[in-house]
Amino acid sequence: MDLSDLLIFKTVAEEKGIVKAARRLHRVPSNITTRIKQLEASLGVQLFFRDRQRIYLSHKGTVLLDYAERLISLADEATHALKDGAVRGTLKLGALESTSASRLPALLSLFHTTHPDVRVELKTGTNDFLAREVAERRLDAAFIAEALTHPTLSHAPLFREELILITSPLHRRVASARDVAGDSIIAFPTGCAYRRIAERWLGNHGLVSLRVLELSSYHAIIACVASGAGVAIVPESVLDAVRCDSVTRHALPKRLGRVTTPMVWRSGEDSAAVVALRLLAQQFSGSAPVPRKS
Amino acid sequence: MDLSDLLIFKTVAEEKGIVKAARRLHRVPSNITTRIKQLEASLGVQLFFRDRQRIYLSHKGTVLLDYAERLISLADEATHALKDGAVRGTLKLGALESTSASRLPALLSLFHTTHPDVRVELKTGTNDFLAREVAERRLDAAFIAEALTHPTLSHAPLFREELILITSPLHRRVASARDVAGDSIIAFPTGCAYRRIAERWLGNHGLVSLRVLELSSYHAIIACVASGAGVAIVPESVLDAVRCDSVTRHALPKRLGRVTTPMVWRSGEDSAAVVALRLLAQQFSGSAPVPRKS
DNA sequence: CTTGATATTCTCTAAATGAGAATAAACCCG
DNA sequence: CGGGTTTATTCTCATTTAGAGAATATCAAG
Repeated sequence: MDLSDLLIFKTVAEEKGIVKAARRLHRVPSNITTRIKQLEASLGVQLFFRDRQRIYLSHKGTVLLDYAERLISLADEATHALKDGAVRGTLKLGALESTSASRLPALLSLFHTTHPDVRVELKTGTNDFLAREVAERRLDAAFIAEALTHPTLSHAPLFREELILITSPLHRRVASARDVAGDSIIAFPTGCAYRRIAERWLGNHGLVSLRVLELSSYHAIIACVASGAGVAIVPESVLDAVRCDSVTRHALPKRLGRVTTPMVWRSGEDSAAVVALRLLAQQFSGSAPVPRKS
Repeated sequence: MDLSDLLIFKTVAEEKGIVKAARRLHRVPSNITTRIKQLEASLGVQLFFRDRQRIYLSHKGTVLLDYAERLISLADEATHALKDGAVRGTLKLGALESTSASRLPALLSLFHTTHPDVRVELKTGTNDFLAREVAERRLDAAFIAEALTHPTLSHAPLFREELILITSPLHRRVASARDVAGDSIIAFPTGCAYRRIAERWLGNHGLVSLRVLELSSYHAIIACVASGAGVAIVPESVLDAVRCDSVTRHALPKRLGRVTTPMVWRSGEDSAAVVALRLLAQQFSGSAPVPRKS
């Protein structure tokens, strides 16, 4: 059973005649006859009754006609879905816990209203995990903190984030890294870029042995910081989104504190959905719409 | 785009490789490569990315994969629907107004529970109209009153009906046709078999000029009879179904009053649905399950 | 460095498709 | 009644297409 067979069958059923169907299909009647007979033979079913140079659809024919119409229109829909430039399908995204909490809700909501035919699946994880997932095609794109130089990945800067140090309100004023020398660092498991920044800052000052408490949720981290269990480095946007006032904010040195977090995707496989998301995100964040190849 | 192309495409996408797909399809890899390339060319879309002897589904590929799965399973469903002997499709039935009111409700309800995949469409009309509709393939079968001898129609006796004459309760006792000589006949428009029986009965007694009032509903006929506007001949089963006691019943001569109403269908085109309906109807009515060719 | 696996290209044979002529039956119309 | 038209069908033939097999290039693994 073949789609072209079904189209021929459907036309014959509609035109109630081989010759008329042949005219409509720009074919020769003998061809139509042959293919109808082949279709009947392959299905083992009589589709038409022949009676005095006329043909009539059999009951099984009406059953097949119903399926034929559905199959043909579904096939048409498929070709159109591929040919028009519309954005469809499912888009597998990754994002940091922090981005998911702060920037993503508004962006994804906007994306969904502009491209309602795209189903978005979101996975959260650490910076390195997400980058690997994109490279190995389990994600289409991800919002991460640091674009590692990977040969197959492209990235574009998106969100300007202000990293700040948060401590318990009882903690002493933090003027330099030395003021948090004795504290535990509360951060995400390995692979978190902000944690690397924290380690770099403290490591620069020779404070090598860091005590790190690993948690997997920003809510938990902030709660622990508020309770005095340690200090953490978080984007200020997250703190604004979470709206938690039980911690004290301290500025970091400009060189470390000002970061621009990018979106990454596989270069060369510019799917319409990823491109649309990127453009929308750049417009949304007000950053320049010029991507940079790593 | 062809169903076999789509099956090949789907297999390649699932197996994530040309060679593995070729093994599963019992084909040779070169064939798979060629047909995938042809499919891409015909759609004008890149379905796979080739990267170092590996292939990866593109985003448009995932869109097509979704359609391919739906198309293939729908085609499978179609072949199975035709191959198994199950009764499906739509069955276009005809019935007299009287049969629709009396015998049909229970029969159609039983039929629907035993064959839930059949959609029944019912058209009512006079005896001759329904017979013509069946002969000209606008109906699949019909329950009528008299099986006219038509070359392409078969019929089987079904319901034993007792025809009775109904009059106003004020009408005098009816012993013979002469007792209704002056009355109007209330009947369906031309083509109604019961009307012909009435005319035969009265015509036999030389009462040629009949006044006939034509109505299209048994409710209307009974109401008119009750009001004394005339007399009518109806199957007793209808009177029982309508449950109207405001008319008086009079027996007809046995030769005219006892009729067996048949079901008719086109011979030679034994669709599963019609056969199933016939068997069920014969079992239901208690008549012999042996059809008679006209 | 060799072995194995992969996708691809090329060539060739076999199969299918579609066109055209011919046929037979039925129908229409004068 | 008879000729012309329409219908589905069959047969033949050329063209197109699909599938097998060998050969090749590239990459990964041992």
